[in-house]
Formats: sequence, C-alpha cells, structure tokens
Amino acid sequence: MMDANKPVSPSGREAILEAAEQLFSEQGFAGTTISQIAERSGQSGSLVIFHFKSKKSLYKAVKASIVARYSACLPEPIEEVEGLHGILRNLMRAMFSYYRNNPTMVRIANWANLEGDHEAWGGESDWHHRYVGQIEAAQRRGEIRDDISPFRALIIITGAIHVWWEFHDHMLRDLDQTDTPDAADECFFHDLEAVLVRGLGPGQ
Amino acid sequence: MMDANKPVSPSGREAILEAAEQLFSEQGFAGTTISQIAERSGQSGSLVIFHFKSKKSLYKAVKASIVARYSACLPEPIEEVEGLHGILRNLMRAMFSYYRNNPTMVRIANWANLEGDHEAWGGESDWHHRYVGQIEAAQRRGEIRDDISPFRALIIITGAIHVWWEFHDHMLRDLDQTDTPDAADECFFHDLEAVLVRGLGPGQ
DNA sequence: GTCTATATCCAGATAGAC
DNA sequence: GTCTATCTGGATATAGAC
Repeated sequence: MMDANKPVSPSGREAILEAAEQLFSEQGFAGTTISQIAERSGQSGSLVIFHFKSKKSLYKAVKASIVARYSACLPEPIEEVEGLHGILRNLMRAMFSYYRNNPTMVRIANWANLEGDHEAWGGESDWHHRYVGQIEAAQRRGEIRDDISPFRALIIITGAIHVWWEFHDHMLRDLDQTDTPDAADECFFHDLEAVLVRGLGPGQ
Repeated sequence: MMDANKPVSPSGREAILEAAEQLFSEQGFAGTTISQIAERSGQSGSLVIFHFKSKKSLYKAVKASIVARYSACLPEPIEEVEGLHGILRNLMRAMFSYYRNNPTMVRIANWANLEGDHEAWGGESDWHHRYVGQIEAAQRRGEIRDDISPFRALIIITGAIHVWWEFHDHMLRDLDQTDTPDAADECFFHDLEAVLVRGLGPGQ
C-alpha cells in the first residue's frame, strides 16, 4: 500500500536526488562525480545508476525536480497590484525571497547558463512576459515613464537583484560596511527601491 | 637571439595558452580536457603538460595572462570627470566596451565565481573602490543623492550591465524586439542611463 | 622542445547474485 | 532494490628517446 505522503526519512532515490542537487549546485555537472553523490546520499554508486540510468539524466531529473518544487513559489500574477510602487515592491519582494529560499536552484541555473543549457527553466519565460505586461499596463496608466521599454525596465530591476545574489559573498567580503548579511540585504533592498521608484517614475 | 616582439605565428606555448583560454571559457575547468586543448592548439597533450606542469596550473596561467592582458583596459581613474552624468557615462561606457571586448574573460570570471575562486582577479577590487570613491565625492558635491550608499549605487549600476551580458543571448532570444544585437546594446545603454540619471540624481 | 609509449587512476556504466 | 565484481574508456601525468 503506497503512502502518498513524503516519508520521514527519504527513500534511497530521494536521498540521491537531494545529494545530487547539492553537489551539482556546488560543483556543476562536470565537477561532480557519481561517487560523491553516492557518498553524500549514503547509497552506493551502482544504485545511483540503477535509479537514474546515467549521470546526465540524473542531472535532468534534478532540474526537473527543482522546477516542480519551486515553480509554485514564482512571483504570482497579482493582477490587482497597481502603481509603480506596488509593482516594484511586489516584484522585488518576490525575487528576494525566491533567491533567498532557493540557493541551490540559483546556482544550478547559473551553471546551466554557462553550460549553454537554454531550455528547461520553463516557467521563467512566462514569468518575464507577465511582468513585462504589468509594466506596460502601468505605463499606459501613466504610473511608469513610457520612454523606457518595459522589457529593459524589467532587466534593470531584476538584474540588480540577480547580481546582488550572484556575488553576495564576494560583495560582503570586499565592500560592504554593514554588520550582518541580513542587514545588508535589507539595505540593498531599500536603496534599490529608492533608486528605481525615482528612476522609473513618470514625469520629468 | 631573442625577439622581443610577439611572433607572427604564436609559439607552441602561446598557442596552448590561447586554446586553453577559449576552452576554459566555453566549458569551465572541469569540463575541459587536456586532449581538447592539445587538439585545438595543434600541439600534443604531453607538450601541454611540459609547458605548464599540470592542468590546474595551466588554468592559473590562463587567468594570469588574461589579467595581464586586460587590466590596462579597465576603466581608468579619470579624476577630472565630475557630475552624475559624467561619472555614469564614463563608468557605463567603460564597462560596456570591457564586456564587449573580453568575452572569454567574462565567462571565465563567471566560472571562477561559481567554482569558489575568490582571488586572482586582483585589479577588480581596486577598481570598485575607485568608483565608490568617485561616487562619494560626487555625493559631497551634491551631484548624486546622498541617501544611497555609494557601494550600493555602484552595484546597481554595474549589476544591470553585468546581467545584460550574462544573459545576452538568452534575452535577445526571448524578449527583445530590436533587430540587431548591436542595436539592442545601444537601446539598453540608453534606457539604463536614463533611469539611473534620474534615479541617482540629487534632490527630490 | 617534441615525440611515443606507458603508468596510474578513476570516471561512468554493466552484469549478475541475492 | 541493493550489493559486489568487473568492464571499458578516458583522464592526468611521467619516462625517456630523439
């Protein structure tokens, strides 16, 4: 009789998937070996292959599982949100919590980008288009300046946040003055919002 | 008799270094093999080891050569530049041409960041501090709003440009409306500048 | 400096017993 | 499903002749 709920201690297959996700995110595909995955998951190397056929397809399974697990967390299409302030806060808050809560996904996406993997991150494109649409609508309502393309406005917003996380450690080590990482995130959020509200606002 | 000038056709060692730079930038360290480097450089695998001792140290040599070659191209400390507009254009133009002209460096730096290599890109830190200093000075002169930390202002500026290049292909494929890549770069530069000039400007 | 040959190791993957 | 044993290939690196 199958138990529909997640088991308390993960099955062998689950343990492998989890260990693989960690290791791929730390070291990338080429930098990770099946033995490492076996060791960290407490399973044997042959079991890894038994469950997933090949290293390559395990990698795909990891990505698929991430997408399945987190696509629900992607910024929701909160249609009622209006106004530059609302759109900005909504988008920024969603991205911040997204990046904060999914460190392995962020890293794997970065590896995948370098490796030339341009598929599979399915939801992302929809997500972009949805926000582009929101920005366009706000422009029509006169809430966002309309001399900037909505596509590029979105990149400016998301780019700053993306880079903040991509070089998080690097920046805190090198340049930041704040005490704790959390405080640094807060400050960045605050300053970025201030710049964007004014930079994207209407009027001249 | 040594020729001080670069030979027209690169020596074996140079050819290896060049091929290695390409391949590391395309596939990362773990994803690249000595055989590939040998093949692309037209040399033998043993020669690669002969010249560079090990794959690891060849990787270091590649990074060192990149730094040596391009550190001169880093945005210069044009002290006379004043005013938000001047600083912005100066920084943005420098970064754009930098990214555009050094694609292998950009990719290798991204690999290195994921691989956890937090040294070696020596000039970068000085470079950041210099710009932070410029922004601070402009704030004291009242040319840039002073409720934003100079450090975070720099991240907002450089972040947008960095991401633009990191996902250049991705974005052009997915979202952009312009005809040519060059035109897309132009437009992005233009829009980003417009947003930042207003977003970072003084007063309210 | 350049080659051939080779050592060594370990990766990914298979076979088959249990 | 899980194990042990094993295959095969390819990786880094060395040795030594030329």
